[in-house]
Amino acid sequence: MTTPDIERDADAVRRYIESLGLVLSQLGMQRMPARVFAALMTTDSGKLTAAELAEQLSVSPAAISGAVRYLDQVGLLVKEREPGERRDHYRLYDDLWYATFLKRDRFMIAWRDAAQDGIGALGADTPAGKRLVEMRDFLAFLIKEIPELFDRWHRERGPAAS
Amino acid sequence: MTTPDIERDADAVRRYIESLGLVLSQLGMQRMPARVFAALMTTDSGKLTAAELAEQLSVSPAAISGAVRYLDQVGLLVKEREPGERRDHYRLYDDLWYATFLKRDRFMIAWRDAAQDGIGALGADTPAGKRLVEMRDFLAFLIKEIPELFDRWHRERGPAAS
DNA sequence: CACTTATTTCACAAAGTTGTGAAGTTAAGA
DNA sequence: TCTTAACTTCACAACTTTGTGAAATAAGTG
Repeated sequence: MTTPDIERDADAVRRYIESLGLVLSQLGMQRMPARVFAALMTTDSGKLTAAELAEQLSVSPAAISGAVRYLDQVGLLVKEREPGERRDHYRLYDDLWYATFLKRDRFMIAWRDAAQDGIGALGADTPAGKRLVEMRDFLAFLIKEIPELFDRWHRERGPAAS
Repeated sequence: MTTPDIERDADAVRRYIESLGLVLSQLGMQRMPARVFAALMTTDSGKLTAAELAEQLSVSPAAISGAVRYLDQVGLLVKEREPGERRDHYRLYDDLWYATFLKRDRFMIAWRDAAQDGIGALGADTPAGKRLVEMRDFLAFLIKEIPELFDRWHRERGPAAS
């Protein structure tokens, strides 16, 4: 068992997990990963086992297996096992937000490359081609700016944080 | 009929529309809106009628109707009709990227508010609460920075653009 | 005002997702 | 090596989403 959470209204927390999960799934994250993420966010220790997640979310272990695999791939979560333990603990990345951005980055690169392909197919001198050039340039701009944005966040947040 | 596109390899263009549509749907846009968006992007005039879209994408007018309603709500497209015309023309917004960002903004505000709710439910002084405070602050930071990022884009892109 | 053409809405069918139970696999402990 | 507990995989069922055809609505024209 993990360290218990500080005393709290269990029912209110459960409702909150669902509402956060809902918002995240509206943002494009799949439902189950969103709920797992929400459950981990609201746990004091920041880590839970598959069994704990399954119980808290009232789903089968199979569903947890799929969700954590996704969150792991996307880089939002790590799988940990203490030596001599049989169960994995799933933990949110400490520097959560960096991971989120790395993921966005991958998508944007795919999008920019798709724009580039279109310029090849249509010719940069046609009206449609020019529109694609603008799309590509904007995406390239974002890909360049996002790391700087992240630096600014770390600076602005200052020494107060971990 | 709309002004015809500059001579091009029709088949290559059609394949490209599908590939761009695929990338966008992987980015979270629904399939049909993604394909309509791609078709408009690759058209010289930047506008098409519902019938033209239906033909080019090989789908029924009903599907177009749903897709353009979505794109309109999201602010990616305008519906236009010339005086004395019977058919609508759907046109991409000139300042496409601004629209995209406005939409993201809405989602981020929802996310930040969800974080705020969680702080209320868990208490800002618990470990879980602190994690939510960080999430809220980061989102607030983004919501503040994004308009500035957009200004920077317009400046950097300079006088070369429309 | 009637006719014609374009668009939207609706109920339904097809397709795709998502979660389940059960079987299979891996690894710890004796 | 054998036993047992945890995790993963797979086929399937429930559910959602998405696009279709047909009917209804709206708009232009004679």
